[in-house]
Amino acid sequence: MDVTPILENLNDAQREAVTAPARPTLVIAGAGSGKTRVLVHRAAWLIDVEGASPHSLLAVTFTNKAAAEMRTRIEGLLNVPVQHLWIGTFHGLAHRMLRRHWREAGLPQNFQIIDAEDQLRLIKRLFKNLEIDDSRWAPREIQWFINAQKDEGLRPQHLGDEGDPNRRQQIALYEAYEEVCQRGGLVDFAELLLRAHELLRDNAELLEQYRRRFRHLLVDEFQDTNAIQYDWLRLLAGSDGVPFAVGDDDQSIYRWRGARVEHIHQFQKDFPDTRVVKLEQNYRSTSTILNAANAVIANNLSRMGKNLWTEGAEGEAIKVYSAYNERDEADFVIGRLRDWIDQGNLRADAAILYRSNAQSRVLEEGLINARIPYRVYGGLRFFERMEIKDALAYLRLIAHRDDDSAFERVVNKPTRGIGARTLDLMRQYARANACPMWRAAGALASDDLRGRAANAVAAFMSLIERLDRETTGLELHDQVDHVVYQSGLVEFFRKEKGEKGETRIENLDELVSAARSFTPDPANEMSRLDEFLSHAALEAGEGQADAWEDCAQLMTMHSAKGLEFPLVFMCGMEDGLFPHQRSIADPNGLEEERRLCYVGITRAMQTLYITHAEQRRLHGMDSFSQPSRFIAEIPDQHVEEVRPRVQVARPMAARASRGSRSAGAAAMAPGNELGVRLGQRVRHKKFGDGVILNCEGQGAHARIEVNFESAGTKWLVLSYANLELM
DNA sequence: TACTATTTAATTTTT
DNA sequence: TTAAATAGTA
Repeated sequence: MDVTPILENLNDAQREAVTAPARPTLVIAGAGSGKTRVLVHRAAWLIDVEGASPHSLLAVTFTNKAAAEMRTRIEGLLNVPVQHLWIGTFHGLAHRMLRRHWREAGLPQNFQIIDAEDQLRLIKRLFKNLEIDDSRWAPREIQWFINAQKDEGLRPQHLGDEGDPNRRQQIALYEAYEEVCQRGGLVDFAELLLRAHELLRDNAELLEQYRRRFRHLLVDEFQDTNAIQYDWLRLLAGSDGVPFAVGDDDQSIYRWRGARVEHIHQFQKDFPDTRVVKLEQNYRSTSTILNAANAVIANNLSRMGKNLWTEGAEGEAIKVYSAYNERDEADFVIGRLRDWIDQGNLRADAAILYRSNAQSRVLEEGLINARIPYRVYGGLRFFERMEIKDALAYLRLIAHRDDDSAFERVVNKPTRGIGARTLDLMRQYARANACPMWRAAGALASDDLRGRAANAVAAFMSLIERLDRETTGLELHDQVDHVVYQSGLVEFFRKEKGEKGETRIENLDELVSAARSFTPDPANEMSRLDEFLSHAALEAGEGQADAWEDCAQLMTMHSAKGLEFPLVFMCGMEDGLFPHQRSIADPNGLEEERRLCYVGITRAMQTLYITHAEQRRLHGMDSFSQPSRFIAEIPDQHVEEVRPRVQVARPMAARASRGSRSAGAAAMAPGNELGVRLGQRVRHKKFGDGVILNCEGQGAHARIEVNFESAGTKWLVLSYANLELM
């Protein structure tokens, strides 16, 4: 066996990981150290060299994109067909198991997957049914609560109210929610994982069967696993399975979503003879960028410890720009982006990163003015669009009459005279008889309702029945086409004014095309329609279809994870924004923000700009802020302060505002002839005596932070404060 | 039922 | 500021 293609171009650490003996292995892979590479080559090694059957492999990722990439790359490396390899997302694989063993899992054969929006609607409906005061109980909070419990593997019966009436209510709602889902055959994302876990846990035979089959478990982004995902893996591994997990504790940025880095440590406890391999050589960034990232992340206490290095060049210094406000910041970024483009570089090689989505606005305005094409990541994806979800709801109802979620969505869309009153009656009936809405509608239409309402309900029901009849036996895309047009949806959106309706109809046609090009899995027993619906729920699709123009890339630092760009701008680097105000007080939260910063820095390959604004319009109010503490954590030698091109240099201003480093030193207050110094004692008419802690800004905008003996710490605008020097 | 006024809150997101 | 959600009105 010639192992060259599998091992060539791997460094020592990578090779060690790829060829590791068949026992539990944990690969700590720094940013840009080739982790996907290791995973893919490991799979190839196992199959080609160790002689493992492709059948015995299970590779799991978090995103569809990562799964697709892994599949393609493994296929590229191997000569064996890998079509039936179990490569997929946690949710995708869990779903696969549940479809196979729906009976054991206690689900109806044609259970439907609901996404986060469906889930929220369902909870809101629940609130109405149970007459919950939603001024005291936000549906979102309950949704959060339910998902958090499921992520931890907890069912309502596992939860105690601890004498807290609030909690009791939450648990009661969780329970009611579960009932509704079970009745309608609905499964949310967290439920997919939880059910799949329980399926294995409670079926010894099944578990044994899967354990025997999947000897090798390859796990990507291991630091992002939540409790239930980890437990599922552990179950599957048993005592003989060989888990091979790749992750980076420094890039764990989803704790708020249930991810637990601690699993990296837990792994070593659960699998005592684990071999740990660290990948520390980075192939992406200049040493300047890498050293900066290392220095920042070194401030975190809870780490496994890892130091990235590169053989690459030192590269240019990281440019830090202190903008006057967010407009100035955008202008600066766009100016430098313009230069980049004018030098013949690809726009798509430049990324503008920010902490929160709202920040994209100013940047977008600037880009539009400068006529630079751009693409914003995040936002609505194809299968999440209203019209698409409407169409899917019709299809769902056709496939599964009990699906209340779908029923409620389309029962009066297009409007057919089924108003809130009628709907309320139906809900009441459904609740009283613990039956699906569909049955309630049938019962009411024939008995209690009269006149218009009864007719309307009957018409809706016969429409669904008719669509079902007319589309049985049709090809999937004809089925979709028929439903889209005959349901009245197209007609309905045609009436919508403006271009909106037009776009929606185009999207509906796009849905038909998607159905046409949908390739079902031949081994799948589901109906084509059910399979398509599951696919739509699990893969929401791309944001923009026409993503191929050369565009500057705008995204949050979260969504930048896993990507790399020659030129990166990190914007809005201010305390309060990044680290975000909501995380700043909590040490764990702050460490996660720092990891996010680490992720951001390590996206850059050659050039990194960091910008912050002294003044920023936030929630309609102008607020002042200090540069992010993370900026000060970058060693001086890697940083170059950038000054505005036209403006006269301002002495010491930026330095003074660079955080802790300069805090002790005496510094000139910017633009102030009085020569205010840090540490200087001052007197204020109202606040009394105090000491200057910090200063920033210039001219009329110069501000200082004063710690008053009696009034506490305050930021004051120098030109208004009328301070008396002591 | 549809449009308009008012209120409220304001990270990060994949499945 | 602004977006979304709700309440109120025609």
